[in-house]
Amino acid sequence: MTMPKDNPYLAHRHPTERAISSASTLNGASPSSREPLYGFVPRMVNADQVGQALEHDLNPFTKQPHTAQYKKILEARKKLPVFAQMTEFYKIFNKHQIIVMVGETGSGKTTQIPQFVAYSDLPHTKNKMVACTQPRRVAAMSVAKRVADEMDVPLGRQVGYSIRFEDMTEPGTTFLKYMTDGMLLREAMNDPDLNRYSTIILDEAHERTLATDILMGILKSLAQRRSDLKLIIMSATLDALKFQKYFAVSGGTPAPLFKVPGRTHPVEVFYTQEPEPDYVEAAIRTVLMIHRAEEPGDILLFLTGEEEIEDACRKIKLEADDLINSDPESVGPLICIPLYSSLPPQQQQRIFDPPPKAGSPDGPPGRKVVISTNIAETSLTIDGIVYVVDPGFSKQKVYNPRIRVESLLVSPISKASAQQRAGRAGRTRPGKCFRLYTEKDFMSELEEQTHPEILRSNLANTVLELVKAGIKDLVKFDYVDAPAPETLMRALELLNYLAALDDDGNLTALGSIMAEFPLDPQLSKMLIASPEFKCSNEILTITAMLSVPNVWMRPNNQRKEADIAKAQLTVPDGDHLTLLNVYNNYIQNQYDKNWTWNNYLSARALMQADNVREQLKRTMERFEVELISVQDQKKMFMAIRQSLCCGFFMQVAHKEGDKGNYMTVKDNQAVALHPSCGLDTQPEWVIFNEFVLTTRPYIRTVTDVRPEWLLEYASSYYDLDNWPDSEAKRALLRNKKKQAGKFEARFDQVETSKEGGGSAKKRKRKQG
DNA sequence: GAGCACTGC
Repeated sequence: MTMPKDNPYLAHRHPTERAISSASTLNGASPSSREPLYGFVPRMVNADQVGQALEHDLNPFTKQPHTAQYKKILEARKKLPVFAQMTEFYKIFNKHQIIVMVGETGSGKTTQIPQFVAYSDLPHTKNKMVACTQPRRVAAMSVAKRVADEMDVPLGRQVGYSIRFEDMTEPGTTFLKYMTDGMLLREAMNDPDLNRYSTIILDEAHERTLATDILMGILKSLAQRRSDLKLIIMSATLDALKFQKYFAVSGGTPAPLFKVPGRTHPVEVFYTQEPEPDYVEAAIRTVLMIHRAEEPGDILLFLTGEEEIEDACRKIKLEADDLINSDPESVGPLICIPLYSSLPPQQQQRIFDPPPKAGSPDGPPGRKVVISTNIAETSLTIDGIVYVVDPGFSKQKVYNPRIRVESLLVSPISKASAQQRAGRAGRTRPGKCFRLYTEKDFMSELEEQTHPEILRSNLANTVLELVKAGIKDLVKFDYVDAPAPETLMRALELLNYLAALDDDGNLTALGSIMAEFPLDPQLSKMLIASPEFKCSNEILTITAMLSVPNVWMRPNNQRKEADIAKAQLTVPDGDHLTLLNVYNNYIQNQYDKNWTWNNYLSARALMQADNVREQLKRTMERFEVELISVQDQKKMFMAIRQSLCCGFFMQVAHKEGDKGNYMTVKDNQAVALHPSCGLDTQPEWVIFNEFVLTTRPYIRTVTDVRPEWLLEYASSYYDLDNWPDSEAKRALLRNKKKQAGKFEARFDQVETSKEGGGSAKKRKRKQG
C-alpha cells in the first residue's frame, strides 16, 4: 500500500512522532496543572486518558477553565450507555480504518461518538475536521448545539454545523462539524478527496437516503486512496451486517462492529386476528377502544396523508364527544392533533401541548391523540406517547424509468418501519403497540427493509453530481444497492440531450456549471440559457418558485374564495408566468404576511422561494451567468417561454382533437391539463413542469410554446427522422416546412419584417 | 374539476 506524503497520521508509526507536551509546565508539576491533552498521541489515545482530560479544570480546546454547567452536563453524559464502552470504542477505532456502529435509541451515539473521535484524531492540531452527517437539517443544527454545550464552547466556533442556507462554522477553528448528508455530497463534488476531514461519520445510515447511499460508495473508494481517513457508519441493528460486508477489507473480512445497547422501555405488540378491510375505520375504532379501556397515556396513530388525517381527526372527535356525554364518569376528555409536513410550524408545535385536564376533579384524566404521517416515524419525536396504533401503510415514492415519472403510492410499510413505529411507544415508559394486521402478515408479507431511496428515484441530478465528482463509469460504481440500469440510462440520456454530457458521457463545460446549482438539470439548463433571451432575472424567479412547495393554499371550507384570489394573479399565457407574477407581487407588497394571507398564498413557501432565489443568484454571479431583463413585457413573456424550451423540451404535450386531449411528444402518453392550470385557451403545444398521476394522468404548471422554438433550441432531441410516427411528429414536420417556406419568401422579398410582429397578430387572434 | 409521504442541495 502506498501512503500519501502528506498523511498527517503516518507520523505515529515512526519514533519521531511526538505526543502533545506541555511547554509551560515544569518537571514534577501535578497532572492537573499540565495541558489537559498532555501525552496524547493521535489515534493512540485511550479511554483513561480521555477520562482524565474530561475531568481536567481546563478546557483543552479553549484553554479556559470549565464552567459549572460543563461539570453538570458531564455527569449526565457519564450515564449514557455509550460512555460505559469508551475503552472498547478506542480499541476498535485505533485499530481499524472503517467501523460500523450500532446504537439503538437513547445510546447517546450521535452526540458522544464524534467527541470521542475528536479526542483521538486531535483534528485541531492538524487543521482537520471530524464530520458527522445527518439526513435532516434540524438534527444537524440541534445536535451541534447540544455538543457545543457539552464541550463548553460557543456554537459555531470549535463545534459547528453546515446546512443549506446556513454555515455555522469558522474556518480554522471548527474541528467538529455536523452537517446534512447532501451538504457533504456537494463538497465531495468539488473536492473528491475530502482532504479537510480526518474522520467522517455517517449517522442514520439505515435510513438509506439517496445522499447517504452515494456517500457510502464515494467514501468506500476514497478510503482506499486515503489511508489516513477513518470512517464510522452508524446504523440500526437490522442493517449492520449489510454495511459490515459492504465495507469489508480486501481479504473479505467484514468491517468490525461496535455495538451499544439503547435505553428504551419495553413495548408490548398486539396484532389483529383477521385482516382489516378498512384501515382508517379500524384505526379510529382502536383509538377509541384505547381511550375507553386503557390506562392514562397519549396515543400516536400513523396514517398516510393530509386528507386521511384531517378526516380521522374529525371522526374521532365526534365519537369521543359522544362517549363523554353518555358516560362522563368513566371517559375523560380527548384532543386530536393532526401532524404532517405542510402544516405551519406553529400548528406542528401543538403536538407538544399537554393532554387535556380531567373534566371534573375526580373524573378520569384527559388524553392526547396525535394523528401523523411518517413524519413522526423519524423526524419528530413526541414524548409521553404510550400507545401506538399502526395500520401498516405509508405513502412512498416510486419511480418508473420507462415513463420517467415519480409518483406517490400508498404501500405497506416494512418490518423495520413497523419496529420503528412501535418503538415510539416506549420512550418514556413501557408502552403498547396495536398493529392493524395479523402476525402472519407481518411475518410473511412485509419486506424486511424499506427499499432504499436510490431504487425509487429519478437519478438525473445524482448522475450529474457523480460525473462532476470524477466518477467515470456509473454502471460499475460500487453501490450498496445498484439502481436499475434503465434508471441510469434514462438519467444519462436526459443529461446528454441537455448537453451536460457529451456523446461519450464526459462532462461538458455547460454540465460542469449546471452541477453547481442545487437544482434538477432541466432547471439549471434553462437558467444558464436564459441570458441569451435577456430574461435571466425572470427565469431565476421562476426557477426558485418551481423549487419550493406549492404556494397556493386552498382550505377545504374556502375553496371558492381561494380560487377567486388565484384568478386575480393568473397570467393567461402560462402558469410559469403566473408564478413570476405572484413572486413580483409578493415583493411589491414588501413580503407582507397579511397580503399572502388575503391572497391564499403560503407565506412560508414564498419566503423559501426568496431564499432559494438569493442562493441561486449567488451561484449565477460566481459563474458569470448574466442577470438581465428586457423591459417590454410582451418581449419578456416571449423570451421566458423560449427559455423554458431550452430546459423542458422533453416535457412537451401536443393537443389532439378539440376535446382538450393532449399527448406527450415522443412518449405518446395521453394527458390532460391539470384543473389548477390557468391558461385561458387550449394551445396546440404546451410545455409542462410535472406529470402527476392521480385520478388520471395530468400535466401541471403548463405554458403555451411554439413548435419552431422546440425545433430550434432542442434540435438534437427533435431530430424527427428517428421518431415513430405520431400526430405530433406530423405537425412538427408541417411546421418545419412552413418555416422553410417563410425563410425563402423573406429572401425573395428582400425586405425583412421585424421579429415579434407575427406574434402580436397571433395573440390578437387568440384573444378575439 | 384537483389534493403535497418525507428529506436534501
